[in-house]
Amino acid sequence: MKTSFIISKDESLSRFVIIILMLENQSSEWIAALQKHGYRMSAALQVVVEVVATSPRVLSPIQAFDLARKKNAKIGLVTVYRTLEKLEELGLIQRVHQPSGCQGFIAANDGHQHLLICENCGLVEFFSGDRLDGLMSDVAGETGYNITGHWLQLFGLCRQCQVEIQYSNENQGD
Amino acid sequence: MKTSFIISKDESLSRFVIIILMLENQSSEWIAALQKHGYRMSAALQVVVEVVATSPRVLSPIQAFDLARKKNAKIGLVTVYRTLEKLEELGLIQRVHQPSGCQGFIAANDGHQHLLICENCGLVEFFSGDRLDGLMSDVAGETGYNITGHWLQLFGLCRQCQVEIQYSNENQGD
DNA sequence: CTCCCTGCAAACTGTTTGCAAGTAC
DNA sequence: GTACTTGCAAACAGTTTGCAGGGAG
Repeated sequence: MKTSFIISKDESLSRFVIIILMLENQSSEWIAALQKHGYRMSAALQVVVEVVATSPRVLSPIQAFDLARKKNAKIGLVTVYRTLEKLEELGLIQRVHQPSGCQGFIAANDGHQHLLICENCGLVEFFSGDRLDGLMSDVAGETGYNITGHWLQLFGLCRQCQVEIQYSNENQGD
Repeated sequence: MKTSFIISKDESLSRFVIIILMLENQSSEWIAALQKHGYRMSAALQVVVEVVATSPRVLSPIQAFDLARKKNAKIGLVTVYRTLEKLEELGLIQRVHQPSGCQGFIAANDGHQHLLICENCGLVEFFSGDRLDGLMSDVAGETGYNITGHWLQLFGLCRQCQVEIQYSNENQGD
């Protein structure tokens, strides 16, 4: 991992290095967790884990497969499915439900967090502090339900997609 | 529709009659809406609409098919799919996403409403007043996203399923 | 050296499409 | 009578399973 030797005084570059290290770290943690649970380590598994662990965007199995193929041409789609299954079993990834479909996965964040998803590119931000307790107890009282969980997700456009869409509208006059 | 002639002074019975009328009414409204949009009326369509319009529970296509078959043995699964497509197009039903799968549909309620779903039987209650505006503008400010929509769903056990599950636990000592 | 993991092929499930016959308008 | 709708069968897409060979431990 040569990136860990890069030393820079340029602020933007050092921030970049920190991000790289963080993502590499997440991959190794996942690999360690898989080994701890008795799974053997292979090149295929490693590549898929790296792709999924470092993606800031929601990935469908087929998207993960395509990205993994760019790094290692011999990977099969079945291996991607089996790896996603293992990662989900260990709680390292979570399935993402969207109006456009429910095949996506994203690295799971610790604690009870909600998702903000870019409808255009799938970029995900996590947030917490939903302040729903009052609402939930009101609804429980009114309906008699025993409420055991909730889903909260926000949808929108990330900064970059706002710019890109505005630009393409200006240039195509649509 | 003979139920519309029932007159009762028993409070619980008259409440029951009102419910029946409301559900029948919803079916006719849907049929009227479909005709207004140029769709022809057939026995098959009518049965599927009735099943979906009157169900207080989330129905998957295959569940709707089974219920429709009980009323009319000649219905095909393809017709159920095509009818659901029409109803969704007109905004009369909405797709329901659950941890257990995303094939379900429920009659759509007017206005911006959220769902409370029984994880055991699929019974749905609607509620509104999510008080999320503050959270959404906070998150928008922190992330730079242009937030355009949100999903909020609560999961739990309805009154009846709580009783049933408690009963079965007591009797099976699990 | 053992047994798990991979990749291929095939099976499977849920959904959509093509088409001939039936039916609403 | 015209043209939309239906139900069957087949096609399709996404996912899972069976199995023989290769590789991790």
